[in-house]
Amino acid sequence: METYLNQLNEAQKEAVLQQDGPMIVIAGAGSGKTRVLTYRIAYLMNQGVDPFNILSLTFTNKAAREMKERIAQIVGSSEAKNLWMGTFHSVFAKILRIESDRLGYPNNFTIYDTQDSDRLIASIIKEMNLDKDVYKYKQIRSRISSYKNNLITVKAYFQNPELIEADAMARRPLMGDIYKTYVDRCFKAGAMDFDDLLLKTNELLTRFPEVLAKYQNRFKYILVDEYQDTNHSQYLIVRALSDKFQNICVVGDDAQSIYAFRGANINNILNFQKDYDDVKVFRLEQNYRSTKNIVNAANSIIDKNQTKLDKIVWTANDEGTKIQVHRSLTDADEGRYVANSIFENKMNNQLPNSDFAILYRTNAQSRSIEDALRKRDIPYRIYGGLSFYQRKEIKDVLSYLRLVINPADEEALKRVINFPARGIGQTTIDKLIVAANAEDKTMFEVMKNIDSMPVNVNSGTKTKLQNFVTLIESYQVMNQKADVFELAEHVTRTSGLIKEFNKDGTPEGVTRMENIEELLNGMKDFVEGQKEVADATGSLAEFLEDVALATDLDQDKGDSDHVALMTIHLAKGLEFPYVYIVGLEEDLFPSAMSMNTRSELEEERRLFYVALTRAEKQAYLTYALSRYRWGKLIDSEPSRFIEEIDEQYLDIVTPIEERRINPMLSADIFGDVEPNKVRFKPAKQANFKKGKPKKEQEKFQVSTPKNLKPVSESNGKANLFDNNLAVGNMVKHLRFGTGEVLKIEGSGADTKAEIKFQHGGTKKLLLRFAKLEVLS
DNA sequence: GTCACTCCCCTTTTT
DNA sequence: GGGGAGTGAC
Repeated sequence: METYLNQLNEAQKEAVLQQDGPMIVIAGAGSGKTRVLTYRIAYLMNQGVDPFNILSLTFTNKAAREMKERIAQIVGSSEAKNLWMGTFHSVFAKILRIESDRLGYPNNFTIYDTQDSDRLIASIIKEMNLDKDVYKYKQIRSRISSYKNNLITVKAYFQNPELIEADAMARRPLMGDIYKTYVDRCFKAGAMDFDDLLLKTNELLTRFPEVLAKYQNRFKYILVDEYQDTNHSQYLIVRALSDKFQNICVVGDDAQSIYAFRGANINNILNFQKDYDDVKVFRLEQNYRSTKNIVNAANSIIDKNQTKLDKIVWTANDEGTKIQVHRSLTDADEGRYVANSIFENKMNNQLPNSDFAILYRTNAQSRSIEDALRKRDIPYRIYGGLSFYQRKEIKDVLSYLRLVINPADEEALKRVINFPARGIGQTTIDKLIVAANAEDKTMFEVMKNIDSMPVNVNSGTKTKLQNFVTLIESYQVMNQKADVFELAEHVTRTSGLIKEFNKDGTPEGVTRMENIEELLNGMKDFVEGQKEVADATGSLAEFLEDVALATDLDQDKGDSDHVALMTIHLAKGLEFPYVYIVGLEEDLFPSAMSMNTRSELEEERRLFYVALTRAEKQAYLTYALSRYRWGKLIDSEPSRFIEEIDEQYLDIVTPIEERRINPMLSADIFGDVEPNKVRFKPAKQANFKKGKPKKEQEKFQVSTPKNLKPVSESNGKANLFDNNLAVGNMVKHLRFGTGEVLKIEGSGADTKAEIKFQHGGTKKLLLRFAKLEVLS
């Protein structure tokens, strides 16, 4: 232990050695907070604290696993085994299974993922005959989610006139009824959604003092990582559990709070010192990860935020190279630049692919990057996006297995009752739902007792329903003695899934089969691996829970050398020698949907801070002047975040070859500049959008050619789509030159024009973004 | 009841 | 440009 302590700096050591009482560790990016957490837990155990009494909540299961391994190296694996470590969701799912009967849930409850919730809500909206354009299921789901995260139960909702009023004002007066139906249906299906795992834990701890006491006594020491990203529901759980011993250690960085959109409350960390008495505060301010250039550049950005704790991040590392800023014409060019740059870096410095990460704001941006990497033969892996377990064929297999564990699971049932097709159509399913609601039974129970149920179906359909029931029941029997792998293998064969995916021989079918094979392999690993875990049973129920709460990052076995592609959100906590942050454009990053308030914009800025501080050696910022979005080409402007970085840390580059391949890019567009380097003039003032139209505050706007009047208007609202652009008009575009309008479609902000350019081919442009001048 | 075609929405981020 | 839901013909 001594040797380990000697590896720490003073601030880190103090945080590790502070054993009892409430404490907060404010840890700057790259300041070794994982190391502090790890050693702190090892130190506690070394001081005689039973690992059974330590609860450590992390942000991903992968982080928990890695930390556990490191602790095991210090104190031995038999000890580390007994630690309670994991995400909020996975730890409390386990506790809820133990205590489920108190809440009226079966212990084999299903965990609904977002898609399950969406489908159920859409189904409810349809059953209620509501207008789906007013009641959009995604909006309803996120509304329900925020109720739950703020502990507003259905009952609390109906007692809160303000909420009811707010929903009525939003033209959704039946919001409360949908909420109630949704909750009832989940309960009947023996299902909890992600938010329920926290909400029900709160309910459990509030309603049953003896349960609270049990877990308070159990978790004598509680550690919470990434505390800045906890929501209200999580906050209350931590408060309740730590109330008796007050041995609570939270670690976080307010500058890296990026999950407000899903209910995270930055005030949890900002107010921690008010929540407990005698809070010890530790600040980890020395960054061990990045160069001086990167640390200072990141500091210069986060300085622009008003809401923050006092903290000065510094580093003793080398100066390093400046951050490269690169402009491209299109998203495809951007991809090529990134791929070329990675290729060159690899060649010049003999680096593995895993030294590189490409980070973006939205998942949709990965495509153009992928294309370029593929052409360059650079191996890559995309994290996030549609995760493995969300793929159709995987969810199909899992749905059969979910039914084995919990036949009440309505969403799983609806998914596979007629897939592969067995002649049970929508009409029949609708009848079953009606009967199930009327008789207060589950759909499965209705099917099972179809003869005594008020369901008007013909005898042929009846037989089909009974056959399906028998099929699932035969799987349940098999589950008594077979392991997860054996059962799943049997299910894929006998359900007809394999036949279904094999029948057409299309490439998609082949991919699906491969995915199913991969799933089966994963199950085999699971069966083998479970023997090493302390509280594991290796059961199907446990497998399904792991799967439901797994993140894409958890999937990574680290067995191949590849460039990592992921959203910035997913990159939190990770580090890479070389980091490319792409798509730094207004409306994309910061996102157009997050620029309405200061706090939204500050969160985007923190997101940018997180992105930049992932880099150890070198960071690259790229943006494109136009990009395909929604299948349409739109013009874009450089992100304000580029200019917010202190200029001394930047190296703004425009490669000469870009201008060669593109005759449209003549000098008069970019102004008179040196052939190889263009220095932008940073705008004088920071610009918040104070209701001003976008076009008025162009910052990096390239110098406008004298003969081309930009479309920006001064009357405060005009954009081109307000003008009378007609088919047949000749127009001039800043880069594509002169062209003829062939077609106009859409309306308002969505108006698009199809234009045949004399040199650039035919393009569809969103008028909202395109800078067009009408010539005739 | 099934299949093929059309239309619409989508893109902010995730446990 | 793509996926999912809805619609209409068989």
